[in-house]
Amino acid sequence: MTVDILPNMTTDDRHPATEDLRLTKVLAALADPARLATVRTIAALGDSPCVELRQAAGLTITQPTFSHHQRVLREAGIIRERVQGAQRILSIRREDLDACFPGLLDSVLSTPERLLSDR
Amino acid sequence: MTVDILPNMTTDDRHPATEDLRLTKVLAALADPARLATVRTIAALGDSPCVELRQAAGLTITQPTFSHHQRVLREAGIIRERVQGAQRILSIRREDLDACFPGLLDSVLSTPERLLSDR
DNA sequence: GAAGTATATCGACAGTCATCGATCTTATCG
DNA sequence: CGATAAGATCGATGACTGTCGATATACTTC
Repeated sequence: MTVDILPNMTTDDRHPATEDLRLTKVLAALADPARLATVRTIAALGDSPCVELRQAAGLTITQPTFSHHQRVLREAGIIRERVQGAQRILSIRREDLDACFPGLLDSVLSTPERLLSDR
Repeated sequence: MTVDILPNMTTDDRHPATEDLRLTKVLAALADPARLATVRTIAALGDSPCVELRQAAGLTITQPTFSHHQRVLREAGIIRERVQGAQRILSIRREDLDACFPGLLDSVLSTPERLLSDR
């Protein structure tokens, strides 16, 4: 008798399963300027390592702070991390987000930059 | 020489002008369960006074707390208040939101209830 | 294996936020 | 005018959050 083999790649104890995504958590994660900029930068550049993203997104925060934001985005189910050697490649969980909240990601990504700032 | 006459109804010092809406502020306002429920209830019932909304949304918060959330939603540009006798009628600024962030409101309103809770 | 690079974790701290009870304001209705 | 009803405002409080420096972990390269 064998144990379950999960077909869901994203359930690795660090990433929430698709069915566990929650709107309020996703919105809260996207509501921070640094995190929003990070997500939009991944969308613009494609999957990238943290080090590159932090710079490309024009963030003036330190590495531990970026690491914190990365964690919030991951735990909300917005980004996925995959290990590649010594670095983590971040990507957007686009299919999962589109499946749960159709139109939300597109809306957030297509908002012009001048409507972002504040706070 | 005359002074400017603003054609923008929403600029009454309590409601931000359409061009002053900001994505992070809107997302932050929607990220709270009580506020999200309020907005969705307005969408479901149509424009309604606070007293009715607080109950219809199934909120267990006190009146001052509701008043606080109402203020956050108003200052983010999500709802409009109009005075009618002794009460305030709340409505969603749908056209303004759709103009600034196409698809965002629809996405948030059409998310099934089971994907809301948490936190 | 030593040095360097990428990221995570920890503990502290300051600022923000949701919440409440008490009170004030304003309008309606006898 | 007095009573009631709808909201707003104030001040306090506890919880959460963004930020950092210091340190730990893990991989790579020499």
